[in-house]
Amino acid sequence: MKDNLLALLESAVARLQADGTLPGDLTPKIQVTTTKDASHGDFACNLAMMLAKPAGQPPRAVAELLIAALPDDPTVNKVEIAGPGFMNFYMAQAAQSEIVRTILDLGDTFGRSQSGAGEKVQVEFVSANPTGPLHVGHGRGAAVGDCLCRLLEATGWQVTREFYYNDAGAQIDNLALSVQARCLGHGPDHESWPADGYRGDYIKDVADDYMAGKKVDAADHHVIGAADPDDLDAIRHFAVAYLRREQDLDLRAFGVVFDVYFLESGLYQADKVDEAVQRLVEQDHAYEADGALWLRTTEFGDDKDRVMRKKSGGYTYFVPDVAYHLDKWQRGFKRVINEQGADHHSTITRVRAGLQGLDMGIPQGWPEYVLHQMVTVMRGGEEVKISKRAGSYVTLQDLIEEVGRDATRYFLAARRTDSQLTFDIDLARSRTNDNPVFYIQYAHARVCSVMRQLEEKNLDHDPAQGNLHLDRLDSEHESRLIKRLAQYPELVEAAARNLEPHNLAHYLRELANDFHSYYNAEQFIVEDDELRAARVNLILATRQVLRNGLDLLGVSAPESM
RNA sequence: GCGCCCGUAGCUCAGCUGGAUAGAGCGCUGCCCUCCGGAGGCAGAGGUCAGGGGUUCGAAUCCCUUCGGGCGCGCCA
Repeated sequence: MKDNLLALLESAVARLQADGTLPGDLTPKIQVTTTKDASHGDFACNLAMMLAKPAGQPPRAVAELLIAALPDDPTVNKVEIAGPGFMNFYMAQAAQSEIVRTILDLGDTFGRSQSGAGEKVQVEFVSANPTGPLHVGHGRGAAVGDCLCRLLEATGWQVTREFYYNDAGAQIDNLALSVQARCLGHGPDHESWPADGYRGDYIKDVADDYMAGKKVDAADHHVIGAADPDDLDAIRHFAVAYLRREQDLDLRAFGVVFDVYFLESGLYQADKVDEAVQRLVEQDHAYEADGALWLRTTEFGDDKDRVMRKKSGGYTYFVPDVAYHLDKWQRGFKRVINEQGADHHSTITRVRAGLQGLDMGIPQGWPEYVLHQMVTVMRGGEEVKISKRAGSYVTLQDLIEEVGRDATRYFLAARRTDSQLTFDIDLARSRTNDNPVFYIQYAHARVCSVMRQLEEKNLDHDPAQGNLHLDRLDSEHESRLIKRLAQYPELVEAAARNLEPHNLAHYLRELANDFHSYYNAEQFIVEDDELRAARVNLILATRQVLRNGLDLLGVSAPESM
């Protein structure tokens, strides 16, 4: 509907330009918005106000000219000029009927588009190091990242989900030492405990399995415990595999699956890090000072230069990151999105600077970043900080066990990523309309329940017959609901384009609200066969959109609750 | 001190990239089941959009500034 109006307005502008009423060199960005208030019609356009100045006429006069130049269209009932110069469009009943018909027709594909044109995009998210269980912050990353992927897929992109982790650095050495200490029966308070050792109880679980010679099957690791407390190398391999497996189990329970696991050690094995550094030196973006090798990141907007190779010889953390992103580029991803916690935002400048310094034609703003702010968890009005297992933070597993996958995913994805998130466990667990997840799922289950009622009453529903009588859907609740359904495709499009999954969550709440209102106001199973068929088609269309939207969030759509 | 993010109803948050009288949910007050699931619906009260400037037909939205809060500012990762 909206697209059609845009086309009509474009041709009106063209017509006025042709006869000289409007300057010919204008290419106005025409905006059509759905109205908040039914007294403003179905759609509103502010074009006349934008053209007032170049046209040299008051907005309302321009609006009159535009309306006169508008081609006839059967879906438009009337156009009014209102307020300072808005053009309000009232749509014909036929346009509304068409929406219901289209939704039922397209089913699962309603709301999907091809705007990504099958282009490749890689989304890297979670990327936790295998040194412990995933915590709430990773959970937010997983929920947001996966929802982004689903949105991109729904809009025609070919998505690769990637998980990057460090399996060889100082943190991993520390992990191995911690497990070793546990193998020897030492706890965190023992005098020989490593200085910055991982103190959580899970380290003991790793040690026990290692000593028992158990087998670990992770997505990209298969290891048997060597049971030798002196073999630090074997301990390291086992611990990494063990914790990767734990993370995979958490992610699977969360409904998130990755296509690629990328190991930092692979970069070193293939000399990718040295090659990248070499290239930066050759391109004259690096220099030696104080016994270290520096990258001139100030050339690319950083406030000071950064060390690449330390005096002691090793690379600083962002150097392999540059090599890693070069590898992504070389794999042919013209578009890469990194979803990360905002606490790492300072790396963005460095990684991009490194990539620019390579001078290999990588665009300045590449890769894109989506950063999420911190999560705090509340229970009983108090902040929850400790998990027994992990020691120092609330784990994703804790949340999934306590409130379930659906609520966890919804709550973690339902907020703008750039504001801090308070996860209220009591709210997420509640089964009333305080809780948007259950409210939305309940709307879906309610439609299913009506369908069951129809069957019990031996009233066969024929969608084709319903489609013939959609013009009977003329109540206020019905047109409101239909208008909401019509917004879904552009909402998905915008959420994907702006990388803002939370919009989807809010939309679904509003859709459910419209449905529940309708449910209370009108009876669907009525005597009148034609009216009944039409109304059932409308609630089936509603169910379809609820289902499609929940699927993009990775939340289930239960038939009964 | 510098950089990034945030500040909207008592609370938790939206606000479609500058539009009409700033919206939801919770909480509060009062209503609605001879009816498809009351796990629901309707109505009311509640606002200096943190404060102050600016940009223009028009600002919660863009710019400047002040004040609050979070996160970063290492030859740690």
